[in-house]
Amino acid sequence: MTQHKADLLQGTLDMLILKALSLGALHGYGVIQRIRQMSDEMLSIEQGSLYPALYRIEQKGWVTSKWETNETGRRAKFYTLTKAGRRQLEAEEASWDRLVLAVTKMRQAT
Amino acid sequence: MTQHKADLLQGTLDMLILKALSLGALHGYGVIQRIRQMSDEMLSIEQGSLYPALYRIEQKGWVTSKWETNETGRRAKFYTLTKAGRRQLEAEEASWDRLVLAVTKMRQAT
DNA sequence: ATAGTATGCCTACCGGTTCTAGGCATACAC
DNA sequence: GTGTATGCCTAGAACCGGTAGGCATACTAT
Repeated sequence: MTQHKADLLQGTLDMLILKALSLGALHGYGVIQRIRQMSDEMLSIEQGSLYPALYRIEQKGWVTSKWETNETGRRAKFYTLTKAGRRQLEAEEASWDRLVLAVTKMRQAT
Repeated sequence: MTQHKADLLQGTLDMLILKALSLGALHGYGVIQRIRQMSDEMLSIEQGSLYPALYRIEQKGWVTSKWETNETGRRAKFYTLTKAGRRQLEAEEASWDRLVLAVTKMRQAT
């Protein structure tokens, strides 16, 4: 039982992945690194969470994937955000904002 | 498929319940109402979520319960926050803050 | 009176999501 | 040539919240 980083809340992973991809197409492994970097090392996604999530997300039409060769000459599966994905991201961000607002109100209530 | 309120993210319910009880002992049904009121009607907890959660929370020693009679003369099970519960609430609030901060950074990242 | 609504508690099951823990392959550095 | 980083994947466990039911009592309106 070691000290562990703040675990994600269930339901936030999709938003984070879509957000990472909103900065440009990327392969799976890179998504993990980009999320870590974008969050100032505060968030680290496990591979075992990421790949199934990417699969789900592609099934829902929010991203498309294509095997390509990256800059270091390795094969990797690149994911690109679709229009529907962008809309989904906006919806999830709005939903996130609503929840944060609600919790803030809870905090301030007497 | 009507417009539905923001669903909770999994992992936040305990914090909300503990927060509601931090304003004073209360019975289960009242917790639902107090959360709704504290959040300006933004959050509504289902009974089927609440009662199992209260049981879990009591097992963990964060609250104690006692059957009493409320002001309208009905029997109800009153829950009181323990010291451990208060500590847990603080921990969960801190964890929430960390996550909100991390997501905020994600949002701002370019 | 009695039907409906609000209060109050509970349980069984479903569905979704993340993590743990493995496996496999290639490239690069020491 | 052994270890580490990159890159992909799957199976199963664990957890959590919601849905949908059931039950009982009190008050309210017809």
